[in-house]
Parts: sequence; structure tokens; C-alpha cells
Amino acid sequence: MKGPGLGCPSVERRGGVPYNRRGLPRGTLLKNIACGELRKGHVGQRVQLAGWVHRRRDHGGLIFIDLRDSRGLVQVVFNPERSPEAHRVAQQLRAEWVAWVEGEVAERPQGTVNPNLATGEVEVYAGQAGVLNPSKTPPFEIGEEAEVDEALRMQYRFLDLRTARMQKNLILRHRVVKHIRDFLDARGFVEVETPILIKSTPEGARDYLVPSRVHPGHFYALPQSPQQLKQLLMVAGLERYFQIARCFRDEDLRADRQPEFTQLDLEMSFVEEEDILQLIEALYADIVEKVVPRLRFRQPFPRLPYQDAMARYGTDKPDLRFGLELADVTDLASTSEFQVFRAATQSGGAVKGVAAPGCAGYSRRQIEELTQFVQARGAKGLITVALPEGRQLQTLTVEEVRSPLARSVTDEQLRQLASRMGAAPGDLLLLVAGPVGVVNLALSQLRQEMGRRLDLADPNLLAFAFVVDFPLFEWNAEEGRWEPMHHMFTSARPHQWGLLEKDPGAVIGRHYDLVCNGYELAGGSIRIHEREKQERVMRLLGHTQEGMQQKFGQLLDALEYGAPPHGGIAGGIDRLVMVLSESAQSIRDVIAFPKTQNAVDLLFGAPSPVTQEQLKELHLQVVE
RNA sequence: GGCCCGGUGGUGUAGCGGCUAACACGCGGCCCUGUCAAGGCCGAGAUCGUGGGUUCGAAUCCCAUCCGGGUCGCCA
Repeated sequence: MKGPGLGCPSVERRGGVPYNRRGLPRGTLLKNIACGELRKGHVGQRVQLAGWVHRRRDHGGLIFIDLRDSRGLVQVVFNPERSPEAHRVAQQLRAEWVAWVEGEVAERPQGTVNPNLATGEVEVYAGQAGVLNPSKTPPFEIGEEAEVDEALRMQYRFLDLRTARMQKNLILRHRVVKHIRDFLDARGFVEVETPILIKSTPEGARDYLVPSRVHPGHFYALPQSPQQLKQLLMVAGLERYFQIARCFRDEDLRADRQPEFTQLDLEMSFVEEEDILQLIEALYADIVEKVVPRLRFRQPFPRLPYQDAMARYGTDKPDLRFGLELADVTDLASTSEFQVFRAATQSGGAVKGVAAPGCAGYSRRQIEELTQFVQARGAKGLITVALPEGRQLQTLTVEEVRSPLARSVTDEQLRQLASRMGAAPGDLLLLVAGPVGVVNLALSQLRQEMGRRLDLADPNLLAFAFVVDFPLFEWNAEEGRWEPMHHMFTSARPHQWGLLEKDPGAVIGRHYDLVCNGYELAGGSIRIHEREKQERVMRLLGHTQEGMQQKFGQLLDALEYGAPPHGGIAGGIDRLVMVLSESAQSIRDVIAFPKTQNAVDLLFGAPSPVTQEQLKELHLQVVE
């Protein structure tokens, strides 16, 4: 990312167009070095700078201007005695005006060096200067400090993106993507573009639809991912494909979900799980080492079976930077007198908990906060047990703990509970009882919350892990049918095909996820490459022969023409860059022009109504 | 669709039944030759998201609604 000439003047040509405006001699380049690149080595050189006025400090006589460009900023000194004309220009300059300066790079006088600036050892004595374009007073300061309302930032995204924070994020994103391309190119992968206008397949997420002008009543869909296309490329014999692909899903937004997002889409032929996992581990490790060396991670990436992840963390994308593992105490709870426990266990639910280290002193108010936290996630309540400090747990009695359980359990049950939860004296046990799904959801997020409160997650650590051995199907109780856990193209383990119709819930899929710090960064699988097996899966999911041919004929037919065994993975670029960024709070911070939670683009005002003519041409009518 | 948080000069906040609506930054003017979030003095700028209601009186209480954010559902 170093410019063409760090250490010597770099020349930025403006397409060779002679620029002649407000005093600049015709044929002269507008700038011949970046503001942010000036160093001691440039002292004595005459330079031409152009950029934005970051700040102006007017001493009446001397005027200091911090001139900023994409590489950083440098202090320019305007001295009314040395160059009265330039000084007169500087008097007009205001924040965010665009200006050019011609002057000499000088070492700063003793005692005026600014160690906080990369260019802080030098300054530029302005000889000539001019205004390239004035600016209205911006709606918020580019110099940051205060956090600006995000809606305002979005409305003026072109100003928001001027901040060093956002430019860093965009540059980081560029570095990551460039690195991915180089890495995969070096390993024989071919980047292939796939269409944005494809066929709607109402599986998984809701499609964005595009009406056809030529075919009344017919619609294209924007791809939720290039899944089928990349499988067809495998049938086509590409063997190693990737794409930095834009994907679209018309579902509700989150901090880590936008309606359009970017995936590293990748597929290989003649591979098994291990080939993909090793490639991905090498790729992600390489990205972090080369692009963000400040961050640490452990290798090899641990493999975590899905069942273990759910049992120990209550989620399939745990933050592994800290422990605080969940303990299942359903069996202990079922023997207690405590009504909440009895009710939960007798109705087939679970009781699980986490021991919060050193939190026995939590106030009533703090416990109430945590209770509301789990209630907001569907739990009925939170049962706490405060274990006294400096007391052997093996001889603990119920009189010594602060807990709603105290009256309903025996000393022995209490000791077993503490021991099972790996608790230490001074810990606060946090327990949730109820249906397994609710318990896991509430506790996985409570665990994350406690990690945050206790500052357990090292911000400089990336805890990568592969989650493996996912069930192939999930039972949808509401709809009364099986659904694919990932998608219907995922293959079952070779020896489990016999189970498919007999016991679908027991079939383990050849699916894997890459998780990191509580985010799912990538997910993929070994695919089904035989028509017969693909049809069996589709049938199980409730598709008729005609239905599957109509929706998936293109893939099914292709599988009959020598489809090689293949598999791949898709990784979220937005999430990856967010995790790698020092400042990003959401993926909106690593997307140049993101949308709001209502899927609105506040800068352009999209979506918007269109004219009657446009609608008519598309054979559309708006009904309320 | 549900729940939670927020909306007060340009920006960020304070005010939570009675105020000429406060402070900082920014903005404008004047002074100022070594600052770097420059400094000093002066000044302009808000009918408190919108609409109803309660009250003698509403930024403040109630209801509705819009917008932004978080989250559950949804979505991998």
C-alpha cells in the first residue's frame, strides 16, 4: 500500500489534463506529492500539495493550515512577511475547502515537533496557494472526536467517508480482497463472474425480484448466493473457482446483516472436507498475518463438533476468546424441590448455567439487569446462586449462599451444582430453565454479555474455529417438515445415506462453518454430485418430481453429465473486514454505501417510487 | 410483526411539570507571529422528530405516529 514513492516525491497525474485554475500555471501537475507522505527526507524540496483544509489556526500573523489528503495531513505555515499573497489566501480558507499549496518542506523549529503526526517533524512554508473549491460548513466535523448520529452520517456519506476511521476501513477491505485474489490465483483458482439476474428459487431467504420488460409477468431474481452456478462450473470442469460475489437477501437487517453483501464464493472439484478446511485455514491465517499483523490467532484452528458447541456454548458460533462454558445440570435439577426446575425438566426441557467468576457480590439491581437480559431473549427468568468468598465448596451449606434456591435444595445438591458448574468461591451461578432452545439462546448471549462485562475477550485475539458435524436436517415443528440445516445441496456422510429416509434427524451432513469471536465468517460443504442422491434429499424435503425438475432442472440435469465430486465454501467479506477492523461497530462501517435497518439508502433515497410509464413498460401495477 | 434504547441550536450533550431552554464544539466578527482540539473578547443560532391529549401551565406526563439503532422472529 506504499505509494510509488515513499521517501521521494510521488507524482499523481491527473489523466494528463492540463489544469489551469486560479493561478496555477498551465501544464503544471496539481500535486506532486501527497500531504501525508512528507518526511524529514523531503526537507529542502519544493513541493506542490493539494487537499482539504483539515484545520486552520490563525494567529493574526502566522496562519497554520493542516492540509489533508488521502495519505494523511501536514502542517502548512503561511507567513505574511514571506509570502503575503499566500497568506491572503489562507485567511479565506475554512474547514473542508479544497486548496493547493506550493512551498518548501522544512524541518520544524526546535520544540515545535508534533509526535502525534506522521508528518510531525516537518512543515511546509507556503510560497503560493489557491482555492480549488470552497466548501459549505459541513454538517459534522470530519476531525471526528464526537460520535455523530448514524442517520446523518449516511445522509452525508461522502463526508463521513472522509474521516480517517472510515478510509482506514475501506483500505483494509481493499487489502483483504486483494490478498484473497492473489492467494487463490497463486493456487490455480479462476475467478468467474456469474449473473446478477437469475431465476427465483423460493427456498431459503426471500428473493429480490426484477420484473422483465420483454416477458410480461415474468421476473428475474437477484442471487442469494451463486450456489448452483458454482456447482455448474464444477460440472463444466473448472475444478477451482472463486468469486468475490455480491449476494442479495430480502430479510430483516442486523448489525452484521445487510440486504446486499459480499461473499468470497469458492468451489473445488475432487476434494473432501479436509482439503477445503486446510485451504481456508491457510487463507485466513495468511490474511491476518499479512494484512493485520496487530492481531494474534492460534493455529491449527480447533475443530468443534456442532453438538459440543451447542452443549458448551449454547450456539454454533461461539466466541472462543474466553471460557465461561455452560454446564448442563438438568439431571441435578430434576431431583430438586425447586418448582421452576421441576416444571422445566418434567416438560422435557433443560436447566443449564454458567458460573460468573467473582460476581457473588452483584447487587440486587445488577441481578435484575441480567434477569431482564435473559427475559428479553425468551427465558422465563434467571436463577442465581451467590457463592461466599473464602469458603470451601465441598463443605458449603445452603445457609451460606444468597439464592432463591436456598430453601429448595439440600446441602449436597448445592455442592454438586457448584462442582458441576466448575464454580469457585465468590462466583455467581447464573441458571436458566426451560425448553432447550430457549435455554441455549439466553445463556449463549448471557455468556457473551458476562464476557463483555468482565472484559474477558482479548480485542487483539482472533479465536478462529471450525464447527463441524452439523445435522443435515432440522425438524420444523410449525410446518411439520424437514428443512435443510444449511442448504439442500449438502451431501450426507457417505455411510449415512441409508439413514436418509429412516431417520433424517440422525444424518450428519458434510457441512462446516468457520467461526471467529462469535461471528460466523464462512460456511460450506461437500456437495451432492449425483442426481439420484440429490433427488432423494429433495423428495425428503417435500418436493415433487415435477417441482424439482422445474426449479432445479438445470442442476439435476447437469449432475447426469459427469459431475465430479466437489465442495466449497462461502465467506462473508463484510463480517471478516469488520472483525479485522479496529473501529468497526457493524458491517455498515466497512461498506461504503450501506442501508439502514429499514433497508433504505439515506443518501440516494432508495427505494423510491417510479413513474407510471416505467411501471407500464414492466407490466406492473401498484396495489395498496 | 414483538420487545428495548434514542430523537432538544449546524454537531454532541444537559434539562424530566413553571428556566429569558444550559454547556462544549462548530459558525460569524474583532484582537493576536509557533500553534497543532491554538488562545482571548463579542455575537448569531433551538417554538425541544411529528400529531393529538392531560394540565392554569408540557422539552418534561399520556396516546398515536415517523425516523435511527439494538435484538427476537426471519435470515446462514
